[in-house]
Amino acid sequence: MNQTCKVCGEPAAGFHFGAFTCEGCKSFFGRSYNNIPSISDCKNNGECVINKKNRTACKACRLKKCLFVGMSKSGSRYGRRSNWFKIHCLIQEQRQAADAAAQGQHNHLKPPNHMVSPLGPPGHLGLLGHPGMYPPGLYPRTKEEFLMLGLDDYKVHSNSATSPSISSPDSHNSDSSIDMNMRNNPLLKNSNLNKDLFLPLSFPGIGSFPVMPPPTFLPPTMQPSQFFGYHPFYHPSMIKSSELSPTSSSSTHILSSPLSNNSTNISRFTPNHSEEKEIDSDRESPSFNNNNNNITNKHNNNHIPNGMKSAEEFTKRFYLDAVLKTQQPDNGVDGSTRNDKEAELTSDGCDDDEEEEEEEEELVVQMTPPRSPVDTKADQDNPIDLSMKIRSNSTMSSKSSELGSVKQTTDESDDEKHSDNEETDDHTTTTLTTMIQKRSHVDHNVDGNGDEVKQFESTNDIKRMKIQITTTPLDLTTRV
Amino acid sequence: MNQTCKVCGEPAAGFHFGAFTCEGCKSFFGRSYNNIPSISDCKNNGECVINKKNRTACKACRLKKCLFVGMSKSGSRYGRRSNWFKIHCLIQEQRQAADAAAQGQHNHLKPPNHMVSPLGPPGHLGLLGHPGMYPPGLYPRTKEEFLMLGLDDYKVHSNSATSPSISSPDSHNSDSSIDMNMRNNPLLKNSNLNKDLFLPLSFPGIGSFPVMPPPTFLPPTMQPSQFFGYHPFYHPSMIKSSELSPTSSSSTHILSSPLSNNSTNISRFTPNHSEEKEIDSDRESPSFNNNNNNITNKHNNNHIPNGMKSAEEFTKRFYLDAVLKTQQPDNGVDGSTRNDKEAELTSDGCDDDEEEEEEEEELVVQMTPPRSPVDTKADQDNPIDLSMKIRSNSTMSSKSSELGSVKQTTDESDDEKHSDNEETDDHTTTTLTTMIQKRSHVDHNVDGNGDEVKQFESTNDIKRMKIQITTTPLDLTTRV
DNA sequence: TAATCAGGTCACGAGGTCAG
DNA sequence: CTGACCTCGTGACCTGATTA
Ligand SMILES: [Zn+2]
Ligand SMILES: [Zn+2]
Ligand SMILES: [Zn+2]
Ligand SMILES: [Zn+2]
Repeated sequence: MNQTCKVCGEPAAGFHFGAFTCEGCKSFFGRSYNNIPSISDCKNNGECVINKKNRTACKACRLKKCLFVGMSKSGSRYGRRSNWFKIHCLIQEQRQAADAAAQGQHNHLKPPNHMVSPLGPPGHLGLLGHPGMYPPGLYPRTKEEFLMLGLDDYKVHSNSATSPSISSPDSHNSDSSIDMNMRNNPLLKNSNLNKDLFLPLSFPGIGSFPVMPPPTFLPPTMQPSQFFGYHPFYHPSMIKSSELSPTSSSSTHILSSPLSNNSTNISRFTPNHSEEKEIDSDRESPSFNNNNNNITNKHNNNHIPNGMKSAEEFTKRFYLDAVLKTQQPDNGVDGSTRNDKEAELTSDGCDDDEEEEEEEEELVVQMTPPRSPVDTKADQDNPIDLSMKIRSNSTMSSKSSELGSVKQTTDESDDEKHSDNEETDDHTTTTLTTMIQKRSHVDHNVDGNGDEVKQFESTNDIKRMKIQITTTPLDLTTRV
Repeated sequence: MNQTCKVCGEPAAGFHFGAFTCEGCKSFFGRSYNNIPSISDCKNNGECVINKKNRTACKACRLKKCLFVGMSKSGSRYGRRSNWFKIHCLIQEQRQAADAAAQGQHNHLKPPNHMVSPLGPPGHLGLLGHPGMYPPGLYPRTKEEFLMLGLDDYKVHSNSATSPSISSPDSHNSDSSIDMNMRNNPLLKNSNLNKDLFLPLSFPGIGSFPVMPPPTFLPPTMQPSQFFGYHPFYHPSMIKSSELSPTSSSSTHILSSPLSNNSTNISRFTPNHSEEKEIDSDRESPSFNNNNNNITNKHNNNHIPNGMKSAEEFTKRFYLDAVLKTQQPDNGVDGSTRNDKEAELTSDGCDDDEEEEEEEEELVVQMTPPRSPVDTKADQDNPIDLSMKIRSNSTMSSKSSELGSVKQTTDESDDEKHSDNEETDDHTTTTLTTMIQKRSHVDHNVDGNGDEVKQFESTNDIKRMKIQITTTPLDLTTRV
């Protein structure tokens, strides 16, 4: 999926610090977050619109927007993303598309519903924009924007559950105007979160329910706390957030519980680790909290319990399939195919190949079924899941400690601090431990050979290319 | 790569404010742009020729030329240039060289297209190209565009689109054609490589995926438009430009050469999402040299164990190598020069390289792939892409997807801001002001277009394309 | 093993400086 | 004013850790 940088609109390089961003905004946030004081005030009354071209013009506004879209040092997570996350993204896209389509026609129809959630997914969607407004071509930004973060979806769902849509609706994007003004707090304004997220299109199967788990189904993992990270408002820095709050209030009810909690409660959180904790505590009320650290997992489960079961059944794959179907006309039933695919997927691993596919082969995707809430483990399906990140440390003493220390070490004192404090926290959650270990090394096997072939990896991935150097290495440096 | 100042012809110090310029012209523009009114009118009716010697004689004409070659406060870009950009530059050089050689003979072939840049090294030209040529919004600016260019080469093969030539940097030249003609394109010529490159099929592993799929290879579904992403020319926005340009018809061939593209399109590009490719200038500062290497990294391997076989191989690096080879003596043509450069380059860096060369070590280079916009339609095709990022490096495919759309969006605001101030200033020179204004408009326009894009979105990589075709298996990989 | 991302590295260019 | 030089933020790419 393509995502656009929620801050500047450039194509996103990935999900960084809680939001889809480009490399530049990622680096900027990383550099700036720890040294906010160094940023000079906006000369334009804080109203600068941030886009690709002018993103370097006003640091204050760029940072503001980063926060606005939910970036947080504490919100990050490592590792590969779950398919759930991806699915959400897809769904969003669809919705957006649908909305867009619809809107063109019906603009008026739903206008209200969609709101951007200020909070919630704030980042995402809200920010992005909204699709609907514009005629197709016109639109300010693209789809991506709409895509939301995966998180959003989740969030949304949960929130609205039924509700409305997510997203986007309108917001225009940034560029243009608006958006960003934080002052105005678009967020607030837009506030509608609604999204229907889940059912953007109606899925055949899904429709009713479960497929996309209603908020309730959402992975347990989602914790309110998690959100915090994501959303700027919560962020301390965002002082203003308070301002926002009013809206937030409204939002809250919207949101289903977790979110609401977050939103409401959290006006801001401090960066410190405390965030996490605090949050946790807050948000969750005691009940959840078990986990500490991982914010994510943990309790989430708690929340979600029921659904999950069923939910599990409905695996991600399932959802995907449904989604796909919707997309594709051709395909008929899903089910059958799916199975096959799945088998493959799992197996495949490697190969991907796509070729084979000839017909409908399907690739299977493997997904871990959503876990029941209970589980703890958490998995991170959640988009939001911050998993490990040790930061929380919580758990694991051992590893965590290391990791945490290491990683974090640098930066920000803030975080670090948190950790320290947090450490104490650890107690609580045991779960983490498991995670850690894995790190085994991996690797190295082969290299030499090279051959492995994975052939292609899918290429997709390939970020890196190997090249043989036959001879002259090339110098790519410009200058020289 | 050496570049000459597009304004005065002196060796360029780098890419400043959207064009390769010397330190003097950089500083001049920086000082003058904000204070245009202060510049006195030309005493020579605005016809002064700007060169190294007389550049300080007429500020009005110097500034005019700066604007003409695409300089803009908003056109500047920060940070390191992508490898794609660099590659693109190399390719262009080759072509140029080739062209130069060839032209004498072949002029007739594509006469119109090629223009030589008066200034110097045409190469860049593209950049230079003078704006005049283009209708306002046309310029390609963004990185992506450049990337495309790079890609173009690849594409070129297959397609033919050509673009108009850009132009020469200098004003006067404008017409000439130069370019790069891709026709000549050494690369192509060399064909072997070319083919391979282009023809994905040919590659062993990759086969199916073309690195860059030649147009021909593209899935039926692919629409021309889709390609846009890859090549600037292809890009919708570009298209327009083509229209604009007389040459456009011929465009096809133009495309082939990256250069041409550049020249034409790019007057300057903004940093937008992709990168741009610039050419390097030569300045040498002591510092530079060293690094290059990075590129080479070792590790990267991890990911890519196998070998090149895979798509990976075909990475930017791959292309570069290919290019180099062509250049190299062995290959024939241009080579000689190249080698030198390369040697130098490499040497700096690391060292290691040199020796190794012999065999093949593999270097891995990471590059963010330019994206191409895919068509939406693609959707159909596409399976769903779940990948998060865009980057796909690997194959070209990735590129395809978004670029288009995204790319263009950009800007405005920057300009806007700048423009705002500036515009007001205008009084003095009307002409200048006009120029400035025009640009701004252009930008805007472009953006608008760009945004739409969605169509393209699809992103798919080649892989995906396949997949889609087959049916829909889903690809859960990130995209690269 | 593959995919992702926090962080780090350092190529680059905008700006500032100041002798000429 | 000019432009060689310096400083410093930016962002493309790399590295290693983490998760699926
Ligand atoms: Zn950004
Ligand atoms: Zn500002
Ligand atoms: Zn000059
Ligand atoms: Zn004059």
